[in-house]
Amino acid sequence: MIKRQAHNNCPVAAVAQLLSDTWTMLVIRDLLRGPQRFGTLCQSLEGISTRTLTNKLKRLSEAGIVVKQDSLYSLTAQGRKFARIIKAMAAYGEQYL
Amino acid sequence: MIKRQAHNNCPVAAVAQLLSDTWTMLVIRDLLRGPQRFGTLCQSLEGISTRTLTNKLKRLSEAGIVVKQDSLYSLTAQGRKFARIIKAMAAYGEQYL
DNA sequence: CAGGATCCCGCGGGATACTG
DNA sequence: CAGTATCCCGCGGGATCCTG
Repeated sequence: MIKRQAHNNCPVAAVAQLLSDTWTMLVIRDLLRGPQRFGTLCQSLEGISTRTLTNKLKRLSEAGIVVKQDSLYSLTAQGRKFARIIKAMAAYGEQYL
Repeated sequence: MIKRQAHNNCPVAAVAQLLSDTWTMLVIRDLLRGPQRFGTLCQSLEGISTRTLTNKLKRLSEAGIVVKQDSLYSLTAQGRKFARIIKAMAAYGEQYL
């Protein structure tokens, strides 16, 4: 379970901390398409190593964002709420980057 | 100017790449309050080093998100569009973290 | 196919001291 | 006050090989 450590309970900081690496956000993006197997994710996330993917999925599971069932990873209800963030990012990226 | 390198033109990946570090998002969050001086930012971003803050501001300037004028950093019009992302993050963080 | 185990490298980033 | 310059450490993360 993620802790709000630094930055005194700022919710933005809490999310920032969760997303402050190269891959986490992209894993969520791909899981928004639906449940995925490890290997499928590994392909759609071109360039990620198995080691890293394992770590990200583990961390997201601990955060209550992802669940695994029968070799299939999906977003929890909570995780699906990430769609708003991803969409905002997509909109920004499309317009400016 | 940020490049869409890996992950074939995915706008989410582009933004993710911009935000994939500990501080960038928080710098933007603080600048959404209005123009700030270096020292002020350094305080509100508790724990950041001057070295790091310099780097983040430089990178955000190059990305067209921040401008400096008379020792005052502000968001560009483009940068202010980040508010949507930050708000989505804040909403998520408040609810789940 | 789904990962765990090792090895190793780069760089994000803190601490500290210094300059215009 | 607004940075710049060094030095240095940790860890994110790739490559490769191994296992159930």
